Amino acid sequence: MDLEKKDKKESILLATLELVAEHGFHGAPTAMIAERAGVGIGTIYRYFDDKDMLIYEVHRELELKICEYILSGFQEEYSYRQRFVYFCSVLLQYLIDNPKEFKFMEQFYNSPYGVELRRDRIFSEAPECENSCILKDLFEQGRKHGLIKDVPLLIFFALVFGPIIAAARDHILGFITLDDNLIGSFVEACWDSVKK
Amino acid sequence: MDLEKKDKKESILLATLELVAEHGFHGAPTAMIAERAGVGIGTIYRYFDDKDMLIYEVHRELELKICEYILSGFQEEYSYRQRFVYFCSVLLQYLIDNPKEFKFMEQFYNSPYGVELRRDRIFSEAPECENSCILKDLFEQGRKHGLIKDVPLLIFFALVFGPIIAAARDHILGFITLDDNLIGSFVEACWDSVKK
DNA sequence: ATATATGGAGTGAGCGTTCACTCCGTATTG
DNA sequence: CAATACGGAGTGAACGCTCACTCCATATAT
Repeated sequence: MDLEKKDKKESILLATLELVAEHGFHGAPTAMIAERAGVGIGTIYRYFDDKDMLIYEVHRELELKICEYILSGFQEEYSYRQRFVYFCSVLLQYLIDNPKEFKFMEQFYNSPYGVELRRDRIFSEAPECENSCILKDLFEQGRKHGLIKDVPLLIFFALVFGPIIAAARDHILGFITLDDNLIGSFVEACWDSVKK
Repeated sequence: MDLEKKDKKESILLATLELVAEHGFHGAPTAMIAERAGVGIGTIYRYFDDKDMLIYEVHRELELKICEYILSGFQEEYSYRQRFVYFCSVLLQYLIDNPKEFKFMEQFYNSPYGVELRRDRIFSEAPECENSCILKDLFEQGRKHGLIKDVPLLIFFALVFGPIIAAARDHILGFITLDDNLIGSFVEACWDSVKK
């Protein structure tokens, strides 16, 4: 049935996410993915053309999920600063609450997969729904109203995503503990870096 | 002779740096390293126990080189703020001037090699000379004199290294062009994020 | 009965590493 | 001053292993 089909596909996607997060791309062979998903090796290739496509689909699903999660809590009545702080706090909290998803994303964006995806998006202006799109909106609004520094979009991204990803990584690796208090002052520091 | 010995070893280290930077760890097989270095495959194992040790030695050499470069320009009469800005600017400039070294370092720190090294250093207080040691000194001085925000060391690192690495990557990938002007305002933004 | 879905042994390419061998500069011998 | 023996750096074909992916016998659904 269609339902079972979906179950198998979902199992494979989940197994891939977990194994890549735990051991990296090269520590997640197809045989291991199949075993964790409870399917045969060949079954993977019924649902995905090859391993690359499988990786891309895991990424796409995660991106949608994170984007949806962040947008679900956005309050329109927030001030600009409040929306910025909300975005950073919620993203950081999501990442440390979902370490496997974070680790997969890290692997992805530090590989040719992620680099090519970014290149396409930057140079083709394709506004595919992704969490960076939310931040892009924040950037454009902030620039329009003169609330943030006069820097290019990607510098703004570097100032926001850079620290957030570094902090999330160190928390997940157990190098530091990010509690609500620390997240608060950390995000405040991020705001200081971009505000005019 | 001793000189020729060193030449071979240096050739292997350089070839490894370049190939890992260009194609990643798994795109730099020993056969390719040997070919680029102009030596036989077996010769690699005369100088290095295994591929892991080769990778570690490349990292160690780079770390020393960068550290030395940054320290060479440090002026003691600089104010605290000037020293912070100098550190960030020079580090960023070095990274974009040496894209292969940057890419190798990125690969290294995003792999189990780098994670284990960081873990050892964080939990053993081993003060091996590395560029993060310079920043650690800046952190301690800043905290002592109440010039920077009251955050833990690793949060300070995240606020400084995070944006710098993100910006360097985007420049090297050709997504953005960092000229002196932009580096100036970018580093200024980093300072805003850490200053009290 | 036919069509579709599944599983996993099999395949060949590519990997890190080894080891039997080749030089060739130096030491020893007559 | 030859002639000879030696040691160890240098080499790359070969090895054992793992990988992504294929293919077809079997199971399930219609």
